[in-house]
Amino acid sequence: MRDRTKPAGRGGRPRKFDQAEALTKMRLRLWTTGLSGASLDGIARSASLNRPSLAAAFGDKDAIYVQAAAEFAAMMNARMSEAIRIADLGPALTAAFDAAIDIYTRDGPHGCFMLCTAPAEALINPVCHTILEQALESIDAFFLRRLELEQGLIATSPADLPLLAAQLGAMLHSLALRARAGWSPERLRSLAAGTIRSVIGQLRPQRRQA
Amino acid sequence: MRDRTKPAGRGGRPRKFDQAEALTKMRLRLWTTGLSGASLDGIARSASLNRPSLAAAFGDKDAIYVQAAAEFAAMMNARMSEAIRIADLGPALTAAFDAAIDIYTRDGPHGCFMLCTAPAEALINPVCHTILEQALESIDAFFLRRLELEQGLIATSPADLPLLAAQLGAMLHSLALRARAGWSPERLRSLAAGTIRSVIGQLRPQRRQA
DNA sequence: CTCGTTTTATGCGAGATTGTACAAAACGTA
DNA sequence: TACGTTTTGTACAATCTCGCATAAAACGAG
Repeated sequence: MRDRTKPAGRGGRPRKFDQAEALTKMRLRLWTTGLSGASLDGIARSASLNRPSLAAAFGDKDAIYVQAAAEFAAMMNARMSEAIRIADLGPALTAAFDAAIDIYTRDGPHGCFMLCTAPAEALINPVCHTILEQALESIDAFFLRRLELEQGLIATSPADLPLLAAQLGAMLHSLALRARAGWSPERLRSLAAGTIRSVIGQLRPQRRQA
Repeated sequence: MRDRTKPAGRGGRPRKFDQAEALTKMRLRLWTTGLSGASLDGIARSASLNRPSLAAAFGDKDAIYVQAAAEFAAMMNARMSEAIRIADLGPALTAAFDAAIDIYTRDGPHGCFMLCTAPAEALINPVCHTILEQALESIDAFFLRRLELEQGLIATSPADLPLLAAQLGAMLHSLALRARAGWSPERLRSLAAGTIRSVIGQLRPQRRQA
């Protein structure tokens, strides 16, 4: 699945387009229309290149989709990882959700690329299935890593941390869908804040099963 | 957008198919493939009728999708409403989630019809946008109605109930996506149980913002 | 300047998709 | 039995989709 181009060749006509820039434009297109909702013609037009060039540089539609998803995931991961570095857990989670919400709503009500476009075809397209699976897994892992940094400061059994991480992940999933439906950043932030308070509350000693 | 058929006519050749039965088969198809992933040919074949009959009885693809979504929503609402009637909040919520998880996983890892197929095209297809919007709204409203029955038994400010309902809704959204990725019912149930415990915990008096 | 290499751009052809027209079939009514 | 009505099934045309073939363009190397 590597690039079908041969950049090592000695001579050859130079590219007219920037590979990364073209991918970014195609990502926006696929993000908006979904995989089946986009045609190769439309994808090519959105990146201002013709189909043969598109196929030579990026492969078929599935391959383009995979690369677009990977770019989105990397961007998402970079911004959320940066945000969650804050020492205090509450502000860290808030910053992470803020980053996600910003991506989900900044240039249109797009929601999450993976969570909003992959599920529709996950049952019939292995590529979509894999992308969905990895998105879910990496989100849970992201929050779990951060919660584990609180070990020693908290009174919660470590065994419960994956459940708490999954709760944060669930809220992120929900924000992705609600953003896609057009919810405002403010509304999304208030939802996130509720879950953050709830999770932090559960990190403190309290009687369960009253 | 009503039926294109004219059942009031006096005579006429009788239908060879059952309308409701055909719609159920088409719903399963659209549930599996998504809207753009299905062709009218495939939809017609899945219901064992030809395209002209399909068009006459149900309209175009968008119209079929709307009717399939409505059928799914009605089925979903019936089962969850039945489950949540239990007097105790905890068991009621558990039963409601169990019902959803059963639908999401029973005959294949389908997840939620609306939450998994509508988002992909919500930005380019008003029909999908509306269906997504209504699904999100009705889920939140469903949980909120149940929480409001607890008024008087609880020590939480009524103003917080919509936030708690949205947390339950968020977990349902997440279950829909995770089921689509192939998660087992057992795993999904344990996630739901965590959120239920959390929400019930927040309904009891406790110091917030320690 | 010539040759080999790589990209560009146009365009063709096979297949899929969708709406609809048409005739035949199956019913109720007179 | 004749007629109007509605559904059925085939078929056709217009469009979309996609892979690929082909020629021209742009570059480096010798």
